[in-house]
Amino acid sequence: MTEKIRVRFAPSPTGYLHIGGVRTALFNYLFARKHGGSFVLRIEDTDVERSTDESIQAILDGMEWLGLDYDEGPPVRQSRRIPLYQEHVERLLAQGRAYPCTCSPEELEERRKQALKEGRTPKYDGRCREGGGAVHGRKAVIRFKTPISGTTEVVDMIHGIISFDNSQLDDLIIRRSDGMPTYNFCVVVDDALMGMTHIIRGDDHLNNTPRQILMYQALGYDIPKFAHVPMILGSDKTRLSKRHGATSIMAYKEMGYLPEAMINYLVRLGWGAGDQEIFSREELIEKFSLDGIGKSPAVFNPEKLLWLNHHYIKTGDPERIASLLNGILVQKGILTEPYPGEKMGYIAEVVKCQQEKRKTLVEMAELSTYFFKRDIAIDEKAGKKYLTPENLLLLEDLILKFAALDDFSVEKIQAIFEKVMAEKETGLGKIAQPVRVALTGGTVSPGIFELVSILGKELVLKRMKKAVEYIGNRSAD
RNA sequence: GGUCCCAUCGUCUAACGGUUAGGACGCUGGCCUCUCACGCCGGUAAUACGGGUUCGAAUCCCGUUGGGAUCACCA
Repeated sequence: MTEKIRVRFAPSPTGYLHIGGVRTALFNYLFARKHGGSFVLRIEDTDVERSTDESIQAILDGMEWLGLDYDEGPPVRQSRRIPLYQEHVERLLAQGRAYPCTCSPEELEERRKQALKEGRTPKYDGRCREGGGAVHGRKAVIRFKTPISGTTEVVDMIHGIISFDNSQLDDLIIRRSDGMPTYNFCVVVDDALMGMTHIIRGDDHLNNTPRQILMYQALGYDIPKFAHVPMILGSDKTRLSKRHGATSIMAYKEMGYLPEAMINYLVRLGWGAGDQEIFSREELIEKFSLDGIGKSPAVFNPEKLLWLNHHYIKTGDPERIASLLNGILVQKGILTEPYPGEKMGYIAEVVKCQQEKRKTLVEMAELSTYFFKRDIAIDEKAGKKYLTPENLLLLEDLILKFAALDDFSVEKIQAIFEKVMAEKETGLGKIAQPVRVALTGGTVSPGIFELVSILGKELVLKRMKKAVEYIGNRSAD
């Protein structure tokens, strides 16, 4: 009880960091932070064929983006700890709890297919178990000797007690014929030696757990507490995969999502605390608890994620949103290079007048091009509807009034519009829209006063004169 | 197929033996309005099914059905 909590996130570097992994990492992180424990990152790269440095970097990048900081220096890499596993294999061999097996992969595969065909459970038949596997000239794998009778109980903090008949478990390979240890063995050795108190992981590992427990026991190590969290499913209720859209966490960064939205969304997928939907990082650390995690799998719902993202854009600090937008603007080719620090105030103004209406940073960037490009294209439909001869006088009038104005504050701009409204005895709707089209090329933009104010005198006059020419060209046709 | 897990609105969830079964996303009607939005007010919609236990069941037990996971010299 007084023991210091230690948890880990142990991804395998065989691809990008996906959403399910991130949620597992998040749960571990929150659990550790809440209890003042340690959260460690361990890279499970015992499969040298599939593990890549790029994947390790992707994991690190994802964790950093989301602010899931881990303790205890550089991540542990299993591939650097081979002698440790070897030593443990030797121990089991010496105790008679493991044995060499010389069945070839082809033979195994053949028997597996045969078993499946006959409707039997495709498990290893144990033919090398009692020393019969000493066929010379063949490289042996090492198998763990599972008890043939009895039951093994998994005490799970989410699912309760689950019991397995040992007879259902076969003798799994703990060391490959090339000498590399396998996952199910390394997790046990590492979790034990690294002093993990709680194993929080996806429930796709539930079926591995009894065999792991058996190995803890054989090795004489304490068994940690387990918490198997339900999977994340796609809209068709099958395991979330590429078929359901983006599953790489960094793809969401590129799509203009905020890390806090991602965190908030993911934590609510399978976990809840009353009716609360919005959680700050601090609240999460305070309120997170394993009890709040449900037992059933959850379907990933992009609409709700989008809603949360919108919420965080709406309520976020404009300066911060601006610096994130700066990167997206470049990513989308709207800016050729990021704005320097002294021009960030301008982006912040653009953000302020848009943050309540844009759901992603990408959307904000793409609908803000007229703030960043010098020249705009006028949408044909919008031009046809609003840049008409009837509006010519209006625009010319405004050009004169704007030209005479030096202070382009929102208040002064508003005053001018009101004056025009009074003179023409018309509503704002009649005059705002032509100006909007003149200034943005389209019919969608922030409030007209803010728009004019932010764009500034030079650009406003330039574009309005362009619009007047546009009207002239059209009517000349 | 064997084993294991799971089951409240379309989706995420609340209700841990007594509620008109609550909230959120989505969808939708209205209001607001200079465009698009935001916001506000309202609506839609669920305890998979069948047996028990109990004065009383979404909640506990059993079965059925349905879904998921897993059965590699992957992790």
